Amino acid sequence: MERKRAKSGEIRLTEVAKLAGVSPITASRFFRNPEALSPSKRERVASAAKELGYVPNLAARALASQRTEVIGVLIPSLTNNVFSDVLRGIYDASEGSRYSIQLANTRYSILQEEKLLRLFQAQKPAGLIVTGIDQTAESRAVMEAMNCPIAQIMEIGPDPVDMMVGFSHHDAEFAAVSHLVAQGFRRIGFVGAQMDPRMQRRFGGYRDAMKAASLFDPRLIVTTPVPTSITLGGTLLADLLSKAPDIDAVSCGNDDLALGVLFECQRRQLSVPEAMAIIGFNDLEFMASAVPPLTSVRTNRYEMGRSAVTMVTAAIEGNRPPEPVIDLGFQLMIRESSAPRRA
Amino acid sequence: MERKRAKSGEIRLTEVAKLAGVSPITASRFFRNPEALSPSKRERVASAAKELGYVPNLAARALASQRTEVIGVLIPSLTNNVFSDVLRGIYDASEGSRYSIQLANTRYSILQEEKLLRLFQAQKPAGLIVTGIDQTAESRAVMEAMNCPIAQIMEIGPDPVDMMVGFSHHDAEFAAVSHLVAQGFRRIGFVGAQMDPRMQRRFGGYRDAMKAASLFDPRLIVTTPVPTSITLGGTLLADLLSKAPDIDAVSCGNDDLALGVLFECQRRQLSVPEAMAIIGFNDLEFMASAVPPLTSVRTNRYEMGRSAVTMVTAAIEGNRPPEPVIDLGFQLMIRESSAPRRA
DNA sequence: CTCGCAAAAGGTAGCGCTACCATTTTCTGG
DNA sequence: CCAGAAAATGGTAGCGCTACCTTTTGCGAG
Repeated sequence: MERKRAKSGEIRLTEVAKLAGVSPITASRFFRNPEALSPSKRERVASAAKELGYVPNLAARALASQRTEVIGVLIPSLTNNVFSDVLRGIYDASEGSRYSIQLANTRYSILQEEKLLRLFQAQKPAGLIVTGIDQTAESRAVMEAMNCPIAQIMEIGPDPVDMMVGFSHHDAEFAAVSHLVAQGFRRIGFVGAQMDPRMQRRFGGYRDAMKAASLFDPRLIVTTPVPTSITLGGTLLADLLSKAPDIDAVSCGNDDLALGVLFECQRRQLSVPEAMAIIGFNDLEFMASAVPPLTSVRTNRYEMGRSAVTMVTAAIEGNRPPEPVIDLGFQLMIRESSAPRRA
Repeated sequence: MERKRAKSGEIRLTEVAKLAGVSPITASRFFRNPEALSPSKRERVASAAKELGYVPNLAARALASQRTEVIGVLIPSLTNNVFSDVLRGIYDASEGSRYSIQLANTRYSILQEEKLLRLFQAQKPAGLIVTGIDQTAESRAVMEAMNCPIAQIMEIGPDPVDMMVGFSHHDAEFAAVSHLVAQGFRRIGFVGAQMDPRMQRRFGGYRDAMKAASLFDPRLIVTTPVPTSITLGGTLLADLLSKAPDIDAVSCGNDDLALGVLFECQRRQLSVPEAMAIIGFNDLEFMASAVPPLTSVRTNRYEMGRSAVTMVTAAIEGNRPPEPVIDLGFQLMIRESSAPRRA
């Protein structure tokens, strides 16, 4: 009795090849590039595989070919609606391709991100999608060592690791606040939570717009590192009103906060927009159906996820997009909550 | 010059072993079960690995050991907040373990689910988490053939494939509607969207509660297969009011619809709860901060994800939980929107 | 001082697939 | 009809790791 480890019991490529009457390598080609076979053999291998219920062993394939068909994705939150839209774009795009997605959650920590990047290294992903442009030097080093196409999403900025698809949070918020100014509002508050890099750049947009209109006043600002929520929007408005009771508008760092602000206004019988204008950021679905409908900045989150996958897969296959940085822009969705102030 | 394929250039286990002055198999053991080594060798291998920056090749490991450390997860939606909470639980629990998560989106299609299950087969996952209990016969066959621990989540029911963690949607909705009845409401409408199996079972709970109180009337019901949204809640309330203008309460199949219903009531100047009581399902965060705060049924979504991973990983390691079916129950969160009807 | 046993370490042989090259077959045009 | 090129197919040798078994080492008992 010879020493042997237990076979897995699964059908192997060799068995398919034998049944089809071809060599294993020909059968292998069938699964990777069917056009390379003559029609008759293609047919034979196909039916043999079907008959035996052959399922390729991905681990063996990855080992032999020295590559995988996995795209790693790092996002900072699974809870935030913003990222679920991005994820949907990513998963939708991946379904049309041969690649599968490996997702990990950094929880807004660049150190966690670094750790996860190193974990991904062991998987030798074919491509990588990371959120934002604020990786640690160590993370950047790991990414560069990974030697695969990488897309940074959600933002655009100088010095991409490889490719980028996003928009300028600064400019979007600048446009939002400028709109409020144009509508006649003067004491425009800002509420922000989480204060991750994107929120901070949005805050920068607010600050610059206010300064440009000579309306900037630090008392108009309330921020907190606490994770964002609708309830928090109410709390922050309460804080803001106690610091600056004379505000006539609030620019909210995101839509959750904006909805919380609206609810707080309702609780205080402050009519929107007569007593208080509100503007949000991202244009989540509820903004349009709130009463009154809330103005927001629409961002192309789904498209961002989709494009990232498309760019990365194209690059893997050698067709790098001509332009490595794509700005998807934004769109100001003007609704009743920022209707012009009556004199 | 001998024929040879290009080496990957990565550090291999053999090199670590050589530097540490041990055999490859000893180095291998170090990474899987460090306690099996004598302290001195353990030390030597650790420092050699560190010095060389060794990253294990997971594909080779999976091939040689005939198993992976991947848990496959199938969920029907990435957009729905309900699933993002479940996912958060899943990812949080997986981080404490050696297992990684492979996520796929069925888009509420049991055929897509079947296809994805077959895809997962090729990965030989160590465990599997699937949503709901309504898989096709074919899907069940694939699951049984996969020969790994499987947890069905979100619901409980008879005949688990393996393990289950969830709660009874029927009983939860039954409790919600019974609460409205007890508060004195009589013409209680139901609005439902998506109408996936869980929504249908909730509808069953509504129907049974209404029948038990002799209040059932098919004109009180509006449902649609359209995916759920906040905006849709408003539309469905409008439909419902046109069919049954005398309703005094609405039980909403989920919280998104409930918020849409609240907004529609605000638009129509119907005061809540005086003119219209509202109850939702899931207790998403905004329910408590809405004006008025909205009654809902709290479900333990995060815990569901967590438990599923815990049960599956325990089972992989041979410690099956004593009870294969866990009912996480629900909790009626009574708020102002269902305050008792004044006579 | 030796034996016996457990713990630690090592040797060998694959896991199932594909890269690389060699060979055979088919196609093309003169 | 044949040379030469192109397309199709096959043989061999790993990819980097671990299962399985054997051998060595350590250590206390007799």
